[in-house]
Amino acid sequence: MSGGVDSSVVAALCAEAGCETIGVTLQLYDSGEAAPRAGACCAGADIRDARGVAARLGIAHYVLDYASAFKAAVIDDFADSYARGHTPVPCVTCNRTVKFRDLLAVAKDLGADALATGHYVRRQDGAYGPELHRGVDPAKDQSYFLYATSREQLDYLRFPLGGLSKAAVRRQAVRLGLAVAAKPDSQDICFVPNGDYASVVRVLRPDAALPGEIVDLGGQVIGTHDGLINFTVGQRRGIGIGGTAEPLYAVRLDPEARRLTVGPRAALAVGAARLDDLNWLGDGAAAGDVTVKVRSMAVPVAARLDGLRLAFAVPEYGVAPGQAAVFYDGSRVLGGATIAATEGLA
RNA sequence: UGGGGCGUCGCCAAGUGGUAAGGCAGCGGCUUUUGAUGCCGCCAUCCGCAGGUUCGAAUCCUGCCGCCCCAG
Repeated sequence: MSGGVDSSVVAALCAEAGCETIGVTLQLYDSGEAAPRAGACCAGADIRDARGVAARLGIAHYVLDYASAFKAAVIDDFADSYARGHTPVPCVTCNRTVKFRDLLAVAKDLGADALATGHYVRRQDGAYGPELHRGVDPAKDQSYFLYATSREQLDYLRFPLGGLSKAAVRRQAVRLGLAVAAKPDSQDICFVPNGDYASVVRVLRPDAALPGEIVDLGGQVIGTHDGLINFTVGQRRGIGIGGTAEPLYAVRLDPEARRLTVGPRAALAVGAARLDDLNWLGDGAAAGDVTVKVRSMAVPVAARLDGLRLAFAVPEYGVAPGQAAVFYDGSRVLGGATIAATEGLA
């Protein structure tokens, strides 16, 4: 229970259904003196909110200190990824480690039959075991962040909100009399209280925040940047170089040389991606035609998976190493992987 | 210090008498459990400076300043 609307509704629905419900809240970082802000979670005031909801429901509630585990599993990885010139997806890391490994273990220790979360995804029983599907509310679907869930984990998980829209969840919250019914949606990276993620990376990996040169596709120096951590492949804003007919986009990040290569949108075209840490949830072998999302909000596009190589049917733009490539067959999640590198057009 | 050209928002650049296009950059916002993309909005009372002509000029005239090119 994060203290937000979604997990609160999940707890309430479980209790209402007559299940013996135990609320668990993970304190993921120490809010310290940081001012509370809308859209945050997992610390301070949100923990109080979670406690309040549990009390209202009359269910048991545990707050577990996972700050050091979260730091080791998520925040350090986040900073390291940036230091390598990649663009991490911390929510994927968090789900795969702290939530679906550690929290899930806690649930089993408590003797629970299942772990229910407020994620907007669906778990369906298929011919070969549980399948992971997108949430029905396309605006809230969180399958992109959960592709790394294993079949074993899926077997134990329940996602009561996957079939609901956000609006419906809020109506449930009102019906159930939850004080958090009108809390704003969380967004941004939860462990970056003021929205300035670069400051977090800067502390952990100072080298990534060092200034460097900006070069064009021909290698000519055309400007300077204030740290590679401020950029991701495909990014347009923030480069600060004007006077060109076409906008410039970040094309490549080279952490060793602290160099940022920029070019017109056409230079972003990528024919294929090389993958790492592939998780497959499909029925057969991890290969074949899929649709794939290369960015959380991206539209799924056609591609062919062949081992750890993903070839796009049509050139894809703004593919950033470190982001996830998530494979779909309709609403079903077939799996996903981390983008390790990209291949330009031949 | 002869000749020619130019000087319009941070950058590029329209506009040659009728009261400052557009692009890039920037800023703000929408969207978003990753600060990508995208989309929307804002962004020169003023056109190197000073005078003059005119009902009216960035656009015409004069002078000055600055830069560029060709000749020295």
